Amino acid sequence: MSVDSERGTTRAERQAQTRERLVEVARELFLADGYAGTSLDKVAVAAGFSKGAVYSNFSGKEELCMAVLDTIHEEQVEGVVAAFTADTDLDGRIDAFAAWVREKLGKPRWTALEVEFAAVARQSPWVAGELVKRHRMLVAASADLIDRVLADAGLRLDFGAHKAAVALLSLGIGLGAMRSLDPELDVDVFAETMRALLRSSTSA
Amino acid sequence: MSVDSERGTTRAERQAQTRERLVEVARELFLADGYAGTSLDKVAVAAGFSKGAVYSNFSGKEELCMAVLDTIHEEQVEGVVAAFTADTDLDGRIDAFAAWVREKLGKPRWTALEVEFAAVARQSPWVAGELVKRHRMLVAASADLIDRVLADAGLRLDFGAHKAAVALLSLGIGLGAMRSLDPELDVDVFAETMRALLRSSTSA
DNA sequence: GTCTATAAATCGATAGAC
DNA sequence: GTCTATCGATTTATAGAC
Repeated sequence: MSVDSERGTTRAERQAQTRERLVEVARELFLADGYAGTSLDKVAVAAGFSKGAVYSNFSGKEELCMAVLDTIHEEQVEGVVAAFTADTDLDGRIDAFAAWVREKLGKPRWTALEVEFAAVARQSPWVAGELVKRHRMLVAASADLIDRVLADAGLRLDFGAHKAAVALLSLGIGLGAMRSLDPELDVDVFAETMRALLRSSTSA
Repeated sequence: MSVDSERGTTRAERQAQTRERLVEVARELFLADGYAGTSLDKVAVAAGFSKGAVYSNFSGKEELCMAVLDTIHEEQVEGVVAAFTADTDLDGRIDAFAAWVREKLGKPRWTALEVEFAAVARQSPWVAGELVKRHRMLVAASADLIDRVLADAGLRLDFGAHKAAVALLSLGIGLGAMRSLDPELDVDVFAETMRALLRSSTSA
């Protein structure tokens, strides 16, 4: 039995920690400086490793960024679900969701990274395929949630929940991208638009 | 009098033609391959010049891309104004605008370039400042137009025209960015969202 | 698995000839 | 003003030591 396993940390576990740490640091740097503005060397050094460690855990920059986006997407879904399953009525849930969006768009950078990485996809079929998969997953999850929440409230959406999901996700992405450029941009537009959308397109 | 002026083309005119041609070609390449995916050498050669000609007419890659975006923004404003000043009623004008958006988002790439360039802005104060100027101009122009068109129809928007402009521009940008990734994305979402927005938020 | 050293390629930008 | 040639800097990715 090795020293590692006596300590309770196997080699595989230590590598998993390295990978996790790299993703964590990469996330901060990608969000702060963008995809093109972040070199793998910066990531490695900031994480306390060298570039070799990056290439031992990821096939390259693209896969690292995809791993970063996965952690973000996971949190997004968790946050949205949490807001929409709050134990109140529909209005309360919408309030909770609006507050969550407001916070996310406040110091965003997520959408900025997402759309910059989408530009990379144009010259990388692998990135393109993986990103499309994830976006469709996000839209589907949002649509499901919208359906369930409105059904709970006894309402029905005039146009499909899928379209509503696309509209809200697009609005969030566009708003976040503009906001990352212009900090004075009014973020409350999202909540107001969403309310207007629901008001005009739901029926009992 | 030089040969040039006898031909009716002065040196300044020929340089203006070079500049125009460079912007034209750069626009195609930036839209097709993105900002990072397009080198100045490619642009120069595709336009029938060498890199030196690029640097004789622009301070660098950033200024060239800004010139490209200016031609696009100009066309955007023209198109939107044309749709909204069509000689019909409000519904007809909305139809015309929806059709215009549908066409623009059909083979988009504009929003993709815009948001990718916004990522560049994070490390270039000049780009950041110029882009913010232009976006505020676009929002202001849109808001003015919305105000005038609704006033024509005898309607009033519940939340300000400025917010409506931000919402529609953001939605278009986000939708275009997602669409440039996923060609199957349903673009009609824009028109439907806009109609829903107007329906719920206007009063006489 | 991680590090050091280096390869290999790209690209923005500049200098000097014409 | 444009072209040719080149510099200089960056960065992804790899090879080999430990």
